[in-house]
Amino acid sequence: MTRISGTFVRSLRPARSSGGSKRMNTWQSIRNDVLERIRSREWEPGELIPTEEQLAQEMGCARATVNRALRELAESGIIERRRKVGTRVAATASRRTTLEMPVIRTEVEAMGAAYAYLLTSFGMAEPSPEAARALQLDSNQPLLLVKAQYLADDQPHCCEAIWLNTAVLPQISRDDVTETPAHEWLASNMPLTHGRFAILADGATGDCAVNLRIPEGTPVLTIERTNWSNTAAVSFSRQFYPPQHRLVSEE
Amino acid sequence: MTRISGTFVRSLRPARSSGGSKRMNTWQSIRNDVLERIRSREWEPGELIPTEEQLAQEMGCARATVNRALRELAESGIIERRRKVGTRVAATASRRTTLEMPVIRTEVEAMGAAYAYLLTSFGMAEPSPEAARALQLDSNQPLLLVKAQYLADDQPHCCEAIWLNTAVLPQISRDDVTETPAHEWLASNMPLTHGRFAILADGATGDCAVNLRIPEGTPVLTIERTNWSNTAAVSFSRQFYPPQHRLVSEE
DNA sequence: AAGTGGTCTAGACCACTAA
DNA sequence: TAGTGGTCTAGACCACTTA
Repeated sequence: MTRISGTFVRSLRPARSSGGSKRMNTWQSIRNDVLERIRSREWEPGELIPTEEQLAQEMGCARATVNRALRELAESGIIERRRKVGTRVAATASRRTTLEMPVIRTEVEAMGAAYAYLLTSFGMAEPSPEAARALQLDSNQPLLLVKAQYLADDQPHCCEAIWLNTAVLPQISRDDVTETPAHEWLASNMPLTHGRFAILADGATGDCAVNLRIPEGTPVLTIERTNWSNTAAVSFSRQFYPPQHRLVSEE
Repeated sequence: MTRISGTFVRSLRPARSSGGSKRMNTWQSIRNDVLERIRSREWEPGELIPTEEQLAQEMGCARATVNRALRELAESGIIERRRKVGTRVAATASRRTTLEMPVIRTEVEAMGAAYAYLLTSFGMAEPSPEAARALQLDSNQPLLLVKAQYLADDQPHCCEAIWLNTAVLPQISRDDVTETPAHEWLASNMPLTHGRFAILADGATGDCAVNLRIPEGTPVLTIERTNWSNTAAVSFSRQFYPPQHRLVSEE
């Protein structure tokens, strides 16, 4: 490295206008290069690929840039990385995708419809077996059960049931969930550290069928959500959407 | 900065064993710090937070570290970033979660069940309206329609229909999809650049009900997938899962 | 003990965009 | 045109894991 009057002259980024054949080394280009080598089976599933150091040298860029590219691929589940061992092409073509879980108010308003939230039930109740299992609590310890529905232009858009573990929560009153969903109250009153989603198809039953104004047994898209605050189970909820509702992800 | 015998002595990482009160500045700790300030409403939804430069100075770390922390938060949808403008707390509490979309073989074998793939139909057909719309093609241009089902211990686990745009695909024969799913053939024969998932609940109909051995109208979890290779529409598929099947994501 | 990925730093330039 | 995020670099140290 050459030093001039107290500062560095580092190897400059390749000039774009110099008409040369130097190629850009963005992390995206490196990611694409790696992806193409995987697709073409130059590197096969389960196989170790070169180390970051080797790739950086080969591609003429910094190791950090290779790291950035490979990190993205690892987050997509395309490669698997372990210290000391190296980086492998994932053995199975499993893929991850990111799903938008919107707040229902936003979702409804994005449709250009009038949003309304309606509390339909509030009180202590023994948890359902699913709720107890999800929260890892005894099924005879009563929890706060809040039921509500969401309307879009007065048509049922979604209904939900949420069990709240009052043992670990600040005082919550009916007023707190009369105007705004329990999830919003939770988000600003508990530091939620992690959670779990499950998505399934189920037939509408009981309150769900009534609130959504659909016959019993109609397919409903069901989203279960469990929230934790460190080691404390905080809440378990089920939201039900009538047919035609889609969860969408681009990638 | 002090220079000694041709090299730098930079400000060293805080020593852990020096008994001092210096705290570590990992990107995770900065992310958590920012998260806590958002949760506590120190920074409210819609509000601009300090610039990377300011945060780096305040927290005593490099801007790149702040950038890494904020990038993660932006990817989760918690904050929104725009050049020249700055970083805002997301106005809506919308959340993103990453979903595992496993290859079915892996999924079945993880259950400890015997996996089997069965081709049930192969031939040119006019696309359904949904398929034509998803692929942005004329509905009178015939596409290759491949139907298949997956078994776990000889019980139906999932069935699928996939439309392939032969106009942009290499030659594909029945043999290519007799033993292995069309998706696997696609993955190694086309450079897929982007795609789209939709998840919904629907009632089983026709072939789907027959193949899954369930009554018509039974709720089935439906996963639609559209694949693109640059600007070319490549495939549209629908996979159907019987009730009780769950898509799960941890976060 | 040694190899590999994970991360931090200081500095630089670039890209986008509101004013 | 100026301000902010996006990225690249060279170097360093750390963390985890296998040998």
